[in-house]
Amino acid sequence: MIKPPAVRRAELIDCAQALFLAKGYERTTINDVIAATGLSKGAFYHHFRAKEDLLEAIAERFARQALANAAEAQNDPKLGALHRLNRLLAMSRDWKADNIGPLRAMFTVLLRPENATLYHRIVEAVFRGMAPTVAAIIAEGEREGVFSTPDAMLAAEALLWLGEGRRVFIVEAMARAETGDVEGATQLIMRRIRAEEAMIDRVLGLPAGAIDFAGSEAFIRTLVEAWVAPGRR
Amino acid sequence: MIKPPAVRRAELIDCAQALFLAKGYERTTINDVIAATGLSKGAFYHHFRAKEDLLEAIAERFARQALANAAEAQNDPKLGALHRLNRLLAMSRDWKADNIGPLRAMFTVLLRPENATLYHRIVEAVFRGMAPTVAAIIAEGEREGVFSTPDAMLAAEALLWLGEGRRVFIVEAMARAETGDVEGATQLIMRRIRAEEAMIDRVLGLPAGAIDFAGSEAFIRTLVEAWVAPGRR
DNA sequence: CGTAACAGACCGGCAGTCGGTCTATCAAGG
DNA sequence: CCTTGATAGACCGACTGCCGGTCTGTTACG
Repeated sequence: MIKPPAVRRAELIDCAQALFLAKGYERTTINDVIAATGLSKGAFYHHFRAKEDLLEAIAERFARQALANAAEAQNDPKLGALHRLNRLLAMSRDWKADNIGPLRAMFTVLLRPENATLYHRIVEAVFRGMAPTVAAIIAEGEREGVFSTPDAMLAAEALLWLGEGRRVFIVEAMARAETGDVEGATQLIMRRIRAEEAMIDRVLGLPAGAIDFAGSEAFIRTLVEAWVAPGRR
Repeated sequence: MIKPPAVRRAELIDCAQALFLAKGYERTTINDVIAATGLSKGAFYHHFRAKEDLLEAIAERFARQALANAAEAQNDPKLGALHRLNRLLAMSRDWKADNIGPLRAMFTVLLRPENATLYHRIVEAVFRGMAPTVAAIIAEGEREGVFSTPDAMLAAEALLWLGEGRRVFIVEAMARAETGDVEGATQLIMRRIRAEEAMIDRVLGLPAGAIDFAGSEAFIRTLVEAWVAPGRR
């Protein structure tokens, strides 16, 4: 019955995350969580000081995963900054493609209004973790003379924020895709992403087309198809 | 005792806002609100369907004020788009200067972690209201051949988002100002705003220096001084 | 006299507490 | 090497105070 604290903590976080996503943070009770784990109230409050600690823990875990993912792109400092930045974007893109199923489940739920709190926590945690990494790449690019920005940190924030602002489009595109209009959805996303790329090119002082968020149009189309038909694989 | 619904509603919203800012949304109870207004539970639930409605109402009111402010800058379509955009920014700036006292009180409280929910609601509501207005100006600028952006709406979002991202800097600058380093705080903010201006210039395809967020450095310094010495006037 | 504004007792349910139990670990004594 | 006793910390679950929301009135206005 008794397990080491780290394991129990992870169990509780897992269960809580599933429940928060299913029912929303506010509407999930501690009793739900402990019922799902089979633990007692006392056990829960032995590992967490309050319900809110669960939010913190979940957000932190997300940020760690995102950061670990990003760190791999950082690990080869021989590459140029532009190459590394594009590689970072490519990795994030490929990761999305590989995890499209869980991501879909997660986001359709996370974007519901009742999960705004959880969502913002996660976004903020990821932001805090990623911004310095991206800013470092940009700053190095400036040292290389490849990038030229008014302010590296600001540019990094802008780049990250685009992903955040994109979610409104994704929602609309997916709604369209689900009516069968895969092509329309793909075009909607492509137009948005191309605009984002152009904006970042300008912000970083790059020639048009240097930044590659999207990969190919075919890739995006595949993503949309995978999203809309999750059972298929 | 009995008052017209609009008045009572406003009273309740006023009280709730004050309490939310003082104690945070979660920690303010309906009983607190009705105690402050001298009304009963029944009266409250006669005017609002739920506690959450108060958040909605407060955010909406903020957004309306911001929008009303912005609309004035719109009302002269004879002016060029760049002029109108700069005027919009100038108005927002002057409004801040005129209301520095209440704004200070509001923001020092709104940025505390326990008010994240309220804060995000307000930001979102203002965003939704302002983005189309700004986008319209930008789109017109493109028609005039003055601006050139990958996407007007995206550019508008970027412009608005900068204000949101700025808050971290404001917090740091104000902390510095309160230690007596008004000059350092001013410089911190100026550097950030100049960088923002440069970014927007690039995003809108303008020559450097076309956009004017800050006004003069002296103006910013005055703002910082007014912030740090709120009693003075 | 009907309708809308208001009153306030009441309810179910929630987060968090508290006294207590159980178990793993380990040290000292046999 | 085994037993025993003690300590820490993992775990238990009844309990409490309070909060959001409801419901049955009561009052004032048109």
